[in-house]
Amino acid sequence: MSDNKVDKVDIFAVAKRANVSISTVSRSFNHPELVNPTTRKKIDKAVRKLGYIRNRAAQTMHGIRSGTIGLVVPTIDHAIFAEVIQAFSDSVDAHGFTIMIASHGYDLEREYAALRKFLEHRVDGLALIGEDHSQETYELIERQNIPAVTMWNYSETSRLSCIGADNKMAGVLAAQHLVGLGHRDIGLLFPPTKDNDRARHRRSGVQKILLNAGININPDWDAESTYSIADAKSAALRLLRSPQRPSGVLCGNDVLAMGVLYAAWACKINIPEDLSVVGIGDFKGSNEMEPALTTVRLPAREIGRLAGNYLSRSITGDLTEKQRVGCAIALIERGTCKPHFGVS
Amino acid sequence: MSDNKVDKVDIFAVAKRANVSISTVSRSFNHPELVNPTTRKKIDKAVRKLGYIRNRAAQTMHGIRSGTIGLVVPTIDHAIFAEVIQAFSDSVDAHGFTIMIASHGYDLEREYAALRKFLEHRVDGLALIGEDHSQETYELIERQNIPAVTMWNYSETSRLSCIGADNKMAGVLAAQHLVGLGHRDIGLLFPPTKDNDRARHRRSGVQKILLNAGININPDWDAESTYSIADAKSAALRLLRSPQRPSGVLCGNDVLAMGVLYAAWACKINIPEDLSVVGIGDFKGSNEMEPALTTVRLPAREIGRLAGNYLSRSITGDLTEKQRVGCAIALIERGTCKPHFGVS
DNA sequence: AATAGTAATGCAAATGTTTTCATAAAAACT
DNA sequence: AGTTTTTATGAAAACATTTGCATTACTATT
Repeated sequence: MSDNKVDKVDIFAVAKRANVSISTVSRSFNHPELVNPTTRKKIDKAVRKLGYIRNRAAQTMHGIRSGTIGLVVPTIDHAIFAEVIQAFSDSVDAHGFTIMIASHGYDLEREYAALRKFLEHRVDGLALIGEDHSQETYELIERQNIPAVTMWNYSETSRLSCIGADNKMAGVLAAQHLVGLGHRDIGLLFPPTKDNDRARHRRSGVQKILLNAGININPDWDAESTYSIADAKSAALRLLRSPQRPSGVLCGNDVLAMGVLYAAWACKINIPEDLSVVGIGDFKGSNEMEPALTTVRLPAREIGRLAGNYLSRSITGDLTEKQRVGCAIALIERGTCKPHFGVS
Repeated sequence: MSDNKVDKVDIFAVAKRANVSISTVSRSFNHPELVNPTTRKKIDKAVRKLGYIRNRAAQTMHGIRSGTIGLVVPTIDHAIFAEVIQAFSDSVDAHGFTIMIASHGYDLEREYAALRKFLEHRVDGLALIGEDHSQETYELIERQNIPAVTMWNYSETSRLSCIGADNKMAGVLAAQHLVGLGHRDIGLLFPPTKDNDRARHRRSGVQKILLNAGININPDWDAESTYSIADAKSAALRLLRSPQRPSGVLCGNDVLAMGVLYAAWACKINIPEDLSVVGIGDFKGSNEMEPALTTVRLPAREIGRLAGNYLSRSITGDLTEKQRVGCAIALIERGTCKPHFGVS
């Protein structure tokens, strides 16, 4: 009959219990130095007793920041995005922000819808993946007065702040490595490039190098796969079973490379003796494979961390200018490539 | 001079531009059938012109649901959680909810803090992983009047609604398989079991079976590894290089099993001829490995989907009772196990 | 002892919506 | 033509806070 829970517990309830006005209660949260320590204690006690939890919605209405950041990714369920999300999350969490997350499955309409929802919730900042977004999306973001950042892509002319890597260069490094090793019969396994600037740029990087080297891609060896091991393996299986097969395969990312490795083992093709494979990304676990995967390292955690920091600091006003950060990338030579001296 | 953007665009601005009262604007959003189609058009036009975005915070203050769901996981960056998060997200998204996410790195204090933050934001529902939570956490959740669900665990006596699988049974199935195949020299590779009921229950399941079979675990073969391929591989390497080595290894999850596979290859141990391995989880990709991993399937996507549905429907009031759902699990025999007839 | 300054608190307005109630205009009945 | 019903709209209260301003009670200064 006394401590009934149903009575809504708001700032009034706390004030009443502590025998002060709501102003004092509010102040004791927001400007504790302005309230008498004794009073503060009374209030704290009332808060504890009642299980009072502040209402951020009411605060937000005062123009106070909501303390949330909206993050939209193509999908959560990919090694690489999971990693960047985790790093981003840790980073903004350290600044006290809460993340709202949505995935759009590479559908830019859904991306737009997710962003709108975030804005309805008055997020303080926005993070996206890559630079392929609908015109509407860009306009929506620019119209709001909140900081935004894209991750994974880097370009000097990006419309929004970006923290990422030069994906074209990643493709270049991967291709140069294989070509430099003497390979000329080269297969490709890439994800669909529509609405995916990362994949498109990587691919254009390898194409540039192959073109320079006078190598043209056998259409039979130009495979496509969604970002899934199962898909990648079956695409690779087809590729490796084509009448002749390449001596090396360039993959759009490490997961696809893993699919190639599995496919090769299934076909009793030895890696790297009979087939060289190079990935892009250096995902967690790529270094542990046997043989370990030769790949181009893109620093996922660093990107997430930097982006989280940049966004947090932009929100709190520590930072005000647009920023474009290109993280260093490098070819990591491990065990899946070998020089090739055969005739083409 | 006319379309200046800085003038805050709220419902008043829209009303003014459309020459109606704010009530009418609000109504045209919430009860469009009550407003004259012509007026509605005027309002829509004004909304578009001004780029007006509704303020969820103000709505929330009216006792209207915030439309958000809080999800706390140990970490986002694990195959298994990423998968369940994705499924959960898709599911609640279909019901129109937005997710707030936080990870606590297996620290239950941080879990509590994350939940509090969510509650400040007045989330409409709460989802957690497993049943190991601090007393404070349970009390906090029970005090609020919002639905909550835990994922991955299942028990008839769970304190909160749960949707998951019987992890002990998973351990039992895995162990029975290996024992049934004649193995008696069995190694274990499990994650730390503190604050992790899933790992603990799985482990207790295998221990029960081993005990029944009169097998006791050689301490040298009882390895522990965090949820990381690198860690798992090095732990497995130590295990496999011990003076004698087991004929089979039981792993707490598929990622650890993968580490064992890599370690075995690194040691030139053939799978399954020289070593049998069984995982738990049936993660994405486990079926594509060569040889494909024998494991106990836990339906991650289904758990995420069902939990999302349950929570959404509980919030909207379609569902009102607590629910405990145990998803079916099964041993999936693939290529990493083989009967063992050697002497112990 | 009178005054100025400071510390602690309360009152009330403001925040951006939704919704109840009232009202006006139009349509449908006698 | 007068009355009732329906449709469309607006005014104002409510929601849970924060904060500027006012007030009170001390403490320090002259």
